[in-house]
Amino acid sequence: MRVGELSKRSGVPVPTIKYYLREGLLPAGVLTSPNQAHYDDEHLRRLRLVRALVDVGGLSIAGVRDVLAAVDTHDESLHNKLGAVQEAISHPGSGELDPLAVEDVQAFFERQGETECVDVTESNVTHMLASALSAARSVGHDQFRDLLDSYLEGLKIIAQADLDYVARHSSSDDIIEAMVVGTLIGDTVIKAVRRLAHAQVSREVLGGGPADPAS
Amino acid sequence: MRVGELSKRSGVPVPTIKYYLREGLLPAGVLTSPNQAHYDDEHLRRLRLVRALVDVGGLSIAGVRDVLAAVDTHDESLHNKLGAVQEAISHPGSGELDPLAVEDVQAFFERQGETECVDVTESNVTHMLASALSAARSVGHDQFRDLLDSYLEGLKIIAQADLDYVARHSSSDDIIEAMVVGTLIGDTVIKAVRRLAHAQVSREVLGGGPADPAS
DNA sequence: CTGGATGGATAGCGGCACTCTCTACTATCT
DNA sequence: AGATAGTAGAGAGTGCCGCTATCCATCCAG
Repeated sequence: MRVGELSKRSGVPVPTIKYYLREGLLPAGVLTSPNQAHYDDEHLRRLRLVRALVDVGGLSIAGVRDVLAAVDTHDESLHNKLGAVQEAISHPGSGELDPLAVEDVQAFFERQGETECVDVTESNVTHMLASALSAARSVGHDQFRDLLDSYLEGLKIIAQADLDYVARHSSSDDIIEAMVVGTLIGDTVIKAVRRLAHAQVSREVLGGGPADPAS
Repeated sequence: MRVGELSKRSGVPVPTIKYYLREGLLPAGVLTSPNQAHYDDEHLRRLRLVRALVDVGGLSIAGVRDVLAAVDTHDESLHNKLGAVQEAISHPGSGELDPLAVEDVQAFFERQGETECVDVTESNVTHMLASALSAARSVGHDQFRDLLDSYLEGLKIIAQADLDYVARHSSSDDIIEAMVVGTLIGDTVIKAVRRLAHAQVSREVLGGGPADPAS
């Protein structure tokens, strides 16, 4: 197919597709003439992935490029690749880290049987966690860390479901892509469902109002 | 205190504080002269809240204004106020909604005993959920909806912990603020912990590598 | 009295994600 | 064969957002 059809089938405007091509988010099509190229279903799939990363995952163009680079690497171990992807889809957070928050994270790791000393700033994920706890402290919620264990309890259930899903619905070829999509879309789904759960609890405790939070 | 000290204590540059004042994110200080104003700890607290919403919650300035407006309303019922805040901190997502995804959401509600017909597009929260499932479908993950029940199971534990936390650590005065902070910071914490759980699972299943995902 | 900070207001900047425009073609329809 | 529409590629332009810089008339501490 040519770029016009790619645009029609994906809903992405032609100039935007050209922009993504320039930015290296999409591989170039096969040139059949100096000004004619063919694109296939793989391009369409990749384009939809890009849109999902941007729209649902909230990633920047540069972030998408990082993720795709990790997805496309073939010579690393799967575990390392997953780690790289996770780093790419995790924003560390910008503020200063409260040392107490760092301690909270370390204590959390130790409670989980993590004996070796963890450098919190070494990974985007742990940095994100510490920076969130830091922010909580800065607005007066010193005890937020007490929630960590409960969160982990709930998230173990969720992570297990994620693993089963990936194992069931993806071959080893696209397991990385499934993890990316599942993680980012899952984040959004989790946000939404958590809000629904809050609304339900608030309705039970405070009464009144319909189930959905639009009033 | 004057603006310089407010800046020093919060780490926010003076021009930025002025900008927030202009945008109505911070209430004006008490003028003691035509060009002298005093700020108190309440301003500091509010400023830190704004930074937390921006940095950790990823809200835009306009979004912060909406949230603060909901936080500051005193004449509505607590339940409605919570709903308003939830709407303010939930981005609906931009793409087209797949009708099948809408059906998935409705089926989910029905499984949860929600008998009345829910208009998915009426609330940012349900719209967010539908749009995430939509995005999943568009990249070929039609079965993502199967995760919803497991997610809810995990999130019930988390929502319960959230409720206990709010009940324990906040008076009725700042219960709304606690919900906002807890929801947004909680979102980030949940993201991070879920990634840690994934890393742990991946390490167990795929072997190799250290616990933290930086490698 | 004086040097640095302040309130208030307006203008400017840098980054990002497109979007527009242009040229030189090519494909297709009639 | 001619008219019309589409295309690759590349640079410039656009609009928004979140600050940041500059200015001026004070004001206040030392």
